Amino acid sequence: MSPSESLVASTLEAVHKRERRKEARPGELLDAALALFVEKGYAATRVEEVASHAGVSKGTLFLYFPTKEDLFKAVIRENIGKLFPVWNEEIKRFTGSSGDMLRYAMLSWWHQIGNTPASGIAKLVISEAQNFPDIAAFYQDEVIRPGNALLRQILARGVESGEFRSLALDQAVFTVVAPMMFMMMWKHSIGACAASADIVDPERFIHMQVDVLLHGMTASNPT
Amino acid sequence: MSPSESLVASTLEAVHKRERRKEARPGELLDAALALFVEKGYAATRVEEVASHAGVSKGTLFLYFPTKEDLFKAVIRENIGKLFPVWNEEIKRFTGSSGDMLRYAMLSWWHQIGNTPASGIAKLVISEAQNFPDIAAFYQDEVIRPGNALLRQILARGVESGEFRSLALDQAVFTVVAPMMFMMMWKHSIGACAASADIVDPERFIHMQVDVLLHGMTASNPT
DNA sequence: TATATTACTAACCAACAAGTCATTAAAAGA
DNA sequence: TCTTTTAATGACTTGTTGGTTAGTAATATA
Repeated sequence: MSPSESLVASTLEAVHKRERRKEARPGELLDAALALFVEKGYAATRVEEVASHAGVSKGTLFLYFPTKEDLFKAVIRENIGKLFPVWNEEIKRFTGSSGDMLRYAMLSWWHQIGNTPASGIAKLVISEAQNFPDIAAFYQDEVIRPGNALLRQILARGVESGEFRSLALDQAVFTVVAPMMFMMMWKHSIGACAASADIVDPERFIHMQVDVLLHGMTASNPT
Repeated sequence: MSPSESLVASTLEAVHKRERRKEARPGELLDAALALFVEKGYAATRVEEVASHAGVSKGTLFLYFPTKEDLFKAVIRENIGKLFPVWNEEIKRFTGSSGDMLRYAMLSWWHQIGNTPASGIAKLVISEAQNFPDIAAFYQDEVIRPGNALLRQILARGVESGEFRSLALDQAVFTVVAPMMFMMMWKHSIGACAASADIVDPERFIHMQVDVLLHGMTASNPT
């Protein structure tokens, strides 16, 4: 029994060299935590699992994060989009049509959020909102409201220029947001275990989405 | 101490009459479980809590459901929509335009699913899909595919009649589904703790959604 | 090489929660 | 009224997990 144990140990964890890397630990722990929280949910992931995924012992985790809840909140805070300023700049400089602008924004969102691990944050926040109301509020303040404001600007620009018709902007914003949220949810839940027949190609979906958003599904719109 | 205890007991749980209601228990337990699972998530809700919400002791719960996981699956199975046959009948009889049909379907969905406790099932399944792959598959088979098929019929009808332009139906279906999913997610997560400024009025949102879906946002569509 | 510092570990603990079971009492039948 | 049946209970067991800490070893410094 003793030999077999040591065999397993040496096989699985290689040489098991103990390293001291104070700087790198927090980041690695946050990455591991993000992946696991997104995959299994907050309550269902064990801190020891997070630690071992980060190549560290459980004790070490508590050296950097006083409690599991603190780890969770740190994960959210760390992965929250700080790129709204950049986007705001971009749309200010944008010279094309508002339709192109909308398409650009949605595709840009997909490449910089939807298609990265950060997209898991949305599912995480939604799953855990009721258990962590302050996190929900934080997310609302830091991403939902800025995101809505950004889209609102794009739509308002289109309305002002006469390219879009007059819209109830509060509602219309959600009309644009909904499909993006949907894609993130899908990707990190059902999509992860969907049959090959039911996969959704994100890029194509966005193009179709923008197309419908702009022109509708009706064959020839009567004026 | 003894007197105060009995006082508390009698105050909190009234007379605490022990009742025998074999028929009613499972349903009451499933209702309580649905509410709590949706609110707090599977892992974070204690079976004892479910039991007490159903006015019953923990032991009794295990009398009807052998394990917590069985309870969970029973909740999903119980609340999964069995009304697709009805809807299928309705759309077969429907005589109006395909646009009206789409609007009718979406509003009907809202009144019979979105606005009921059953809407929590979607959030629940999405949150827990990775932990219960068979539940995800079950949900996919029992609601997603039938739902998609239904919408596909509506869209195909419109295309065939010439009311809608030619559409990539696989993608278009998700364009219709996404906002409905979004509303359910919103309602049971961020929406539950959102500031009054950020509330979404579902009925108005659906009307706007259908309007955009049909006619797009562009001011005057060039033919 | 010897010493001091501290990142890191693993064994440990207390709390908690899923699931069990001997006991209790509400009905039904005699 | 007495007996039988069984729905319901709650104290108990057992396994798990967040969090602690005494000790270990990697690095810096002399």
